[in-house]
Order: sequence, then structure tokens, then C-alpha cells
Amino acid sequence: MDAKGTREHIVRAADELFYKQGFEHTSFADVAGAVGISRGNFYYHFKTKDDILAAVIAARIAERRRMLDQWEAEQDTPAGRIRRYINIVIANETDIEDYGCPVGTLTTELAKLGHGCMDSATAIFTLFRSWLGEQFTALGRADDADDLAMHVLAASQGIAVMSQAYHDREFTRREAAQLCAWVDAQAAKEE
Amino acid sequence: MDAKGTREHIVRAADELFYKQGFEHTSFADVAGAVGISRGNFYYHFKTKDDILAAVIAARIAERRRMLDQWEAEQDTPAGRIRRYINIVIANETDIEDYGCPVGTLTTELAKLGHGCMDSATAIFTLFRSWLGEQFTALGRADDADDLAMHVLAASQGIAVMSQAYHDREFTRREAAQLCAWVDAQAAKEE
DNA sequence: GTCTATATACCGATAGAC
DNA sequence: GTCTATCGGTATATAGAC
Repeated sequence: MDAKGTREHIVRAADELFYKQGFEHTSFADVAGAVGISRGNFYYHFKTKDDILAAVIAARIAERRRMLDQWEAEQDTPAGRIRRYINIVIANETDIEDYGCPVGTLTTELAKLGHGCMDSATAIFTLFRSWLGEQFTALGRADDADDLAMHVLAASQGIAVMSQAYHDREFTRREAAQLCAWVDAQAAKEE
Repeated sequence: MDAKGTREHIVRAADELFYKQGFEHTSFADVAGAVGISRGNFYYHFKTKDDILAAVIAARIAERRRMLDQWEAEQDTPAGRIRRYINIVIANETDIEDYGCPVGTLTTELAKLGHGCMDSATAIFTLFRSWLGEQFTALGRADDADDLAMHVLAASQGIAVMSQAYHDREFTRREAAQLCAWVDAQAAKEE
């Protein structure tokens, strides 16, 4: 296989394992096994484990950006787009119950490790934060758009944490519905 | 020193290190260094690392129970007690910015590790959940007391995650104040 | 570009002297 | 009850054959 293909394969496998097992708990042997290459071959593509993490974070940012573009095309209204974001916790219910939010759990882990990639991980949050802010601005809430965006982010993270702790789908759906209703109430304040 | 004293010293040091560095990232050498004993001496008091974790979780539960009792004595009204809980995110601002919520980050880590102590860690959440439920019941909301308790837990966890990501104290205070106002609004529905 | 073999370090855990 | 010394396993990372 060509270098680019193998590299991408490594990033994809590492992405999933970092999410499901955590960054530190995932060894090169784990990733190599998932990709189907030897441990030694690893270092042709990445010098260190931190380099793989950086590549994974970059890939996540690119993927989320594509996702946001798609949502913007699919949903006609700002409120609909925000609700689409909130519904991640239901669409990815099973994964979130088992492994939490990919963004939240990564920042939490990297913060404790004092890892240099912490800021890059936070940038994934910022991507959503800015996008949500734009939607609230379009909703006529330019003055406190960022505050409202942060509120949605925080509420979603809270749902993800409790979902992981209790595996209670009724809770998840109830909270998501409440948050969506809150969004619509914010839209009503527009006039 | 006597066995009990050393054991307690170990649990206290492990508690702090597990919180600040994470469970897996903390080695016996780290804890031994913090306590001031040799690595070998460890195994006189605990057979395995998992045993230390179990002891740390048990200690956290006992400590939180004492804390809830104290809040119940200090605060006269159910709403005041719930607000006291919410204000943890402000009282422990600095630690939460750096290391997140001790309960939320532990359950998140143990879930990813597939660790057997996951249920014990969730029990710390349940302690707060039940207590908050009692307060909402006293507030005249017996029918959905547990739902409301879960909402407060989720909101607090969300604040903690975003606080760790952005270190934004204005955000933390704003969200805490909003949640407190929400509690008071729930109380108003009592009649 | 991928492999095997290996260097080096640290991990959790054990054995035995004191 | 605490220590030193050490075992076996695994981690990241490297060297060199193919």
C-alpha cells in the first residue's frame, strides 16, 4: 500500500481506539493490530505517539467541519441547525453511553495528562462554539450569541457524562427535548 | 507509624493524585513519593492498585455524605440546599478548571478502561442524585423529583467540562447563576 | 514501505532481610 | 511495618534486513 493510504488507515484506527479506550490506555500494539501492520512500521509514518494524536485531532476537526457544512445545507433554519447539533446525543446514543462524547472525554483526559495537544483538542469545541454562535446570531441574538452557544455546549456535555454514568436513554431523550424547546424559546425572543 | 495511619495516608495521597493525574496515569511510585514510603511497603496495605481505587472511592463516598449532612444543617430550605450543591462549581473553581469534576472525570475514565470499579464510582453520583431528589420532593415536586435531580447533575457536569476546556470563570458563574434561578423557578411551581 | 529483532525504561507485583 | 532488590510484562522507540 502507498504511504498516504497506510497513514490514513493508522489515523482512522487510532481515532477510534483513542475514543473507545482513551489516549493513554491505547498502545501502539493496539493500533498496529487494528491496522494489520507491525509495530516497527509505525515509525515510518509517525515519529511519536503525540504525532499520531495531533493527526487524529486534525482529522476530527476536518470531519466535524464537513459535518457542520452538511447540517447547514440540510437544515433551513438556524433553530433547526442548533436542534440538529443537540440531537447528536440521541443519534450517537450507543457510543456515548459506552465511551462518552469524543470531544469532551478527550479534552478531559489531555487536561489531566498536562498534554501539549490540549489546545488543539479544545479547538474542536471552538469549531462547534463558533458555528452555534453564528446560528444564534442568525436567530437575532447577536448580543449574547456566544453565551447561548456555550450554554448549548455545556448542556450537551452534561447529558453525555450522565448518559455514560447511567445508560438511561429516557433521560437522554428527555434532556435533549428540553434543550431543543429552550432553543425554540430563544428564537421566540427574536422579535 | 501504625498500619491504619499509613493506610489512610496512602488513600488520601492516591485520592488527590487519581483526581489530578487520572487513575491510570498515576503510578505506585507517584503515590509512594507523595506519602514518603517505599514502593514495596505499599503491598503491605493494599494487594493491588484496584484495591487502592476501591478504597479511594469508598473514602470519597464517606466524605461526600458528611458534606451533604453539613449542607443540610447549614441550609434551611430545600432550594437553598440545591443552590449550595450548584455552587460547588464556583467554590472549587480553580481545581475544576485544572482537573474537572472529581466524580465525572473518574466515571469517564473508568468507563473507557472497562474497569470493574465503574459501578462504585457511579454510586457517588447516585449519592448526590438521591439527595437532590429529596430536596426537590421537599420542594413539592415529588412526581418528577428524580428527573429534576438528574437535570441538576447533568447541568453541573456540563459546566465542569466546559470550565476545564476554556478556564472561563465568567461562563462558570453565569451558568451557575442561571441554574440557581431555574431551581427557584421550580420552587415557585410548588403551589 | 514493511518487516523482525532489540534497546531502554517503567509498570504492577513479589520475596525476603531487618 | 518498612525496607531493598528483583521478577515478569509491557510500553515507546530504534536499528537494520529485505
